[in-house]
Amino acid sequence: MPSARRLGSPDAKNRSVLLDAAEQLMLEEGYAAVSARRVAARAGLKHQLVHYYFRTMDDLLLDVFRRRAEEGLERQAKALASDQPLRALWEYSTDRAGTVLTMEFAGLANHRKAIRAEIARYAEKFRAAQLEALPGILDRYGLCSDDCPPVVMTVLLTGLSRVVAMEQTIGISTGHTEALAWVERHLQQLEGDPKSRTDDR
Amino acid sequence: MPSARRLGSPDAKNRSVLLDAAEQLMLEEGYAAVSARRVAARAGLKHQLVHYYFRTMDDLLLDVFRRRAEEGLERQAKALASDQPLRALWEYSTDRAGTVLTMEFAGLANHRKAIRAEIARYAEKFRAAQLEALPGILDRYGLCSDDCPPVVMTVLLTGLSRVVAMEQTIGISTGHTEALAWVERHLQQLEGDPKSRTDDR
DNA sequence: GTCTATAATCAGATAGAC
DNA sequence: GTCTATCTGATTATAGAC
Repeated sequence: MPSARRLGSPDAKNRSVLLDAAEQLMLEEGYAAVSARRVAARAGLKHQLVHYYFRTMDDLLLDVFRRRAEEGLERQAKALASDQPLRALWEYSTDRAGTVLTMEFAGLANHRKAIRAEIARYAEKFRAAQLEALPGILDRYGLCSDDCPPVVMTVLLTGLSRVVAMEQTIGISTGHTEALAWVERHLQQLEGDPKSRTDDR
Repeated sequence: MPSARRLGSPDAKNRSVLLDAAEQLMLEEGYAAVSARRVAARAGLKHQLVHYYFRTMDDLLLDVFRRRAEEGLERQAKALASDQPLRALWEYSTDRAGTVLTMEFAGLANHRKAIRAEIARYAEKFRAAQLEALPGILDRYGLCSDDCPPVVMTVLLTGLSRVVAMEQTIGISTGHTEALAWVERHLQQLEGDPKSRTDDR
């Protein structure tokens, strides 16, 4: 077992520079473009440093994912705890960059087992957090919702935000404005007009 | 311009054998696994034949996509013309292999312009066909649907089927049975129990 | 921490014989 | 149509000098 090899410390500056470069590359050109050489080039570093900080490329990809996911969990929690929770959750869910990255990782998961498990783990975390908060919120709005329980709503709106984000990046547009307006109508009805700009990123 | 090179005829047997192999590979291991060598190996042929029948790998990928898309358009048209059109459309939309391939191509489209345009073109075709048929169908069922117009329904259900298919392949399951049951409840209410097995593929 | 150098694979694509 | 052979370039990863 060759794990005696050296590894850079987790809080080194260049480490996060490489993570940034990998994430950006993934966003713009897809996971297939994330090679050690291209990541390093974008970060202005030598490609060997990638292997110094991350033993394998899978390790790098996993760290990019985890960093995003942890930040996302916090953002989602803050949204759910805000005074317009549904609107805030929707705004978070429709974040373009976040959704595109999620889809890219989902594609990656199709053929890399190590990554698949981690993605599934976090995805369930996201959904569980939503399901813990939603019933209380909907109750407060007087939605007993026998027809469409919270868990269905969650899956439905996840799908909607994903498909719109995905289609936007490809160049498909039919029905998007109508679908977004439909959501907005319901948000408006439940929580009124948007009160604050929650773009604190 | 070196386009003087030879190319195999479009209806040769080995050509479709290669298309089959590429599609299968894409389904099982993702588009990144579709290399000339791996496709050929799976087809029991030499990798040079890939370049004989398809000048470039993009050409191969595009042909895989077009073949699937054309078949899909026919299947969707047949579904929309059946006596339980909504149920048939839903069954078609939730076809696991079809959805996974669609997502794989969508990922591919993120970083290959030539493929992106073709995918967008076909996606709009699919949606347009749905939008031509849906209003009549919903009218017949007495759904004036001021709240949720057909185009919104289309986008919403596309998103739902995609997210469920994607999450199933990764191993996420929370909310799936509930969401599918929710759709089934509405289908049941509008079109009653499933009449025929429409699995003629 | 960062470098040079290198090993071992795999990729796409073409030329030309048969 | 299918083959052998080959060119060219990219990839991951490691060893070891500085």
